[in-house]
Amino acid sequence: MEINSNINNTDLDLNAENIKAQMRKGVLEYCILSILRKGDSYVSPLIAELKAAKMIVVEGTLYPLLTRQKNQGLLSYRWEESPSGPPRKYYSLTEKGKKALEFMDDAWKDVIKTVELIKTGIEINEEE
Amino acid sequence: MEINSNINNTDLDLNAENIKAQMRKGVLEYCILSILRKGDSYVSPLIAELKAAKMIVVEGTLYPLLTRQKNQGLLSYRWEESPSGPPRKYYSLTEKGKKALEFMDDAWKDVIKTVELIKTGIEINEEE
DNA sequence: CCCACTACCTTGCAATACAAAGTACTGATA
DNA sequence: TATCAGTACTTTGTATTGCAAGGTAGTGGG
Repeated sequence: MEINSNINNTDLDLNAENIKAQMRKGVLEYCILSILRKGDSYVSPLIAELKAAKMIVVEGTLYPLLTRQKNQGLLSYRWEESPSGPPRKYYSLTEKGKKALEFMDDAWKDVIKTVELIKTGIEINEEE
Repeated sequence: MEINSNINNTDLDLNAENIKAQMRKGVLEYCILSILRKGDSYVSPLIAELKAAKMIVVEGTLYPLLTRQKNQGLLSYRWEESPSGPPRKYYSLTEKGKKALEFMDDAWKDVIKTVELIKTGIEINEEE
């Protein structure tokens, strides 16, 4: 079956944001943990910091993500009174979270190296 | 509702592959296009090269991805006889694909910079 | 004629990011 | 005390997409 090239003629511009978004996705968890490494925090400042770094995220993404990381034992949380408004849920890295973060530091370096390798070309010697 | 920390007590080791996998996902499309920049290819060698770079991917991932990129106009393909076996579908970058790739080069640099920024800390000055 | 090999393609599932809407506490205002 | 604005946490529905597994099909050797 032939496929007409006009099935999905989205412009490059339309893809642009999507491309960046995709790349960011893979490192979102890493970024969250990295921010918390610098100090406990709750969602609003987390979003602010990610936004400031152009790693744009919204609440609906962050809350489930934090819950996942907490369920994995990477984070713990405590409630703190707010000077105004409802209490805040402060997250902090657990020991396991710190280890995971160290692992991610390496994984991230690896990915960067891998991409570089692919861009420049690899010699393939049959199987490994 | 309290959450028992044993709901999801997967070891860090179990997450390890998952963490790397997540990070790789975001750059998969970029890698595909980067490989094709060096010369046309078809699925088997593509998988071999990605595997060699530890960017492990399987057929079921690659075929739909190539089809998506083709439908977006980033790739075109042609059939070529094989010295043995069924014909091969060679993909090559289109002009649009080349432009997208250049864009991705920048996007990738941006993401690396962003992650570095987040790790070291950013000053937030209100809005942008 | 069958089998091994190569190669392409599809289906169903699971994970997850996002948009949007919902819940709820605080403090100011009327 | 009712209401509203602001802050903050949470959930629901949808779309994307990677993967495991299975399916189709051409070529050449026994």
